[in-house]
Amino acid sequence: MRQGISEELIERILGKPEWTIAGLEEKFPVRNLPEGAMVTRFAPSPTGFMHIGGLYQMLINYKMAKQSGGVFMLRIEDTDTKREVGGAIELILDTAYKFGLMPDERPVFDQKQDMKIVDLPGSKYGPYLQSQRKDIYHSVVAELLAGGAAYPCFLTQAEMEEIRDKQKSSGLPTGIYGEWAKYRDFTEEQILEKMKDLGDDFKPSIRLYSTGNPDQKIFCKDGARGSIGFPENNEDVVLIKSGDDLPTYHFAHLCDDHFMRTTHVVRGEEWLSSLPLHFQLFKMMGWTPPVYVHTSTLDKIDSETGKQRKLSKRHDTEASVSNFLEDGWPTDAVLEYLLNIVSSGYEEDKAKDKSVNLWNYPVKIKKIPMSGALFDMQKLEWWAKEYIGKMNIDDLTAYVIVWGNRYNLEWEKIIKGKEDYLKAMLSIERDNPKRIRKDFITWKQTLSEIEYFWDDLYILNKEFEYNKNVLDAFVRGFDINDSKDTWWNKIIEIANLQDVKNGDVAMNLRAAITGRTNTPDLYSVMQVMGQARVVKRIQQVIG
RNA sequence: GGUCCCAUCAUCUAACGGUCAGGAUGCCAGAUUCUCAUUCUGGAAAUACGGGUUCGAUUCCCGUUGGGACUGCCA
Repeated sequence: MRQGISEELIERILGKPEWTIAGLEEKFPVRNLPEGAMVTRFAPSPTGFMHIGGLYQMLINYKMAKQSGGVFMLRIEDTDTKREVGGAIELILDTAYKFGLMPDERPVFDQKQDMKIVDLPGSKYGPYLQSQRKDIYHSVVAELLAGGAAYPCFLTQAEMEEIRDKQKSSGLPTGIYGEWAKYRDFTEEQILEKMKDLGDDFKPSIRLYSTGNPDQKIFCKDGARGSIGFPENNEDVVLIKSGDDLPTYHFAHLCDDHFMRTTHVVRGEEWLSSLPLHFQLFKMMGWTPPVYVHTSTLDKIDSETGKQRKLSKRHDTEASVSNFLEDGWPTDAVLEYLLNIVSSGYEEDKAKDKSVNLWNYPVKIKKIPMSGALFDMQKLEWWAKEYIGKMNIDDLTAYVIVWGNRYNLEWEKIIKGKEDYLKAMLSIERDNPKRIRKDFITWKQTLSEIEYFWDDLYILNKEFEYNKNVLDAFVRGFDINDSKDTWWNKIIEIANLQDVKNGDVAMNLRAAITGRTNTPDLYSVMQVMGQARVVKRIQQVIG
């Protein structure tokens, strides 16, 4: 430990601290929750679109809180003002809403206050935006400064780059530690002098005065992986960034998850290597660390290298949640796919027991997979087909309409006043629960699957070689009121008379009325289309 | 380079140290009085490699190889 710096100097650097740590402890008391209740959080940075890996994190945290009778929070990690993207917070909230994973405690936009971001009423451990928590970070760091556990650092960007280059060329670990930490042991007088040189506007960064020894091992517990040994951290990591007064992730995590009383931190594997630092930080404060669980990544095969790698928020736009929404994937199906990755028994248990569903199936910490999973679109499609196949027709119709109105400009015009016709199209081959057709995957694809029913979207098939005699014979005898047997007998009769196969007659009719060679049951299709439309389309083909 | 994580069919995975290594998706074949989709039946398909420990190893240990993450005043 070094000698602490004086109150006056701290005040000059950071301003007067608003709280004492003891005061914060009182302000954010330990939560009064039943035994075993977990307090979890989803803590994204608002840097653009939501990505499928984020949704995965959100699901796990949501479930762990809910299944244990705990609290699920949303905390926005907006400490990197350079990378912040407008609208990102709205998007995060919107995603939570659409997927049914709304956090209990979260920021909201206050319409009465010009859309200012405030805490949701009842959310007592906020603010939930890190940019609004400066006073908390400053209050904690002030005590560290006073106790000598942290110090102001005047290293410039250029100096740090130089240090990194030197370290790299001599094969040393990079970072500011030991002898490289030039300001680590600056006395109060030296600091004062340096500040005088730099001018009063200059804000130094605040670094941890690390006492870790990398020759020693520190064992850190991960809820799923067990105990992991690391060399102790000796880097004087930045706690408060220079210039903008905001904390780094590590320091914000320490203060936030302590004072928000988070019990379980579930986060991506990319955080595993900072685990020893985080344990060190909690230990230094004398605080109990949360239970950490590091989830494996969601991967893809890189099209350039052919190798498996983490799905990237920056490069893989197909992994964007808004893409899934725009394409009309049923949100529950996406979640079921994700749940089955994190709780692998889900699919099997659900098949055996009908009462098992997405919302009541638990996530077990110890069973969270540790190896990276390839994101499998085909399996997702299967979940979607199953999901839509089990929906009742009214819900299905409603979902398709809602999606169409939101994402397909042409749609509203077409559907208006014809909801019953749409419902009839969607109803085809849905009456027998054991034989429900499963070719609907997304709302978008569902619409295109049944396009030919709409007169405006029907496309005459000019490639097909029609047998006009057959078509003519059919139209003459066609009666929409025929039973399926009568209808089929007429087709057989035509086939016999024209000396063609039954299937040929059917295929001629199919091509004529739908423009396609693959459709569901022809009788049902005709029943939905109605007498006039069927006749009109066939006559159009005959010419 | 350093630190750490991971390793069962193509994919997601199951298997108190004793199973013919199980399931699901995908794929292939057959059946289901018109195509497609369903549904049903069947099929091919895996413990990365090498050492230990043990009567016995997918399981425990070590090494190798492979893959991944981190190595930023980004989170």
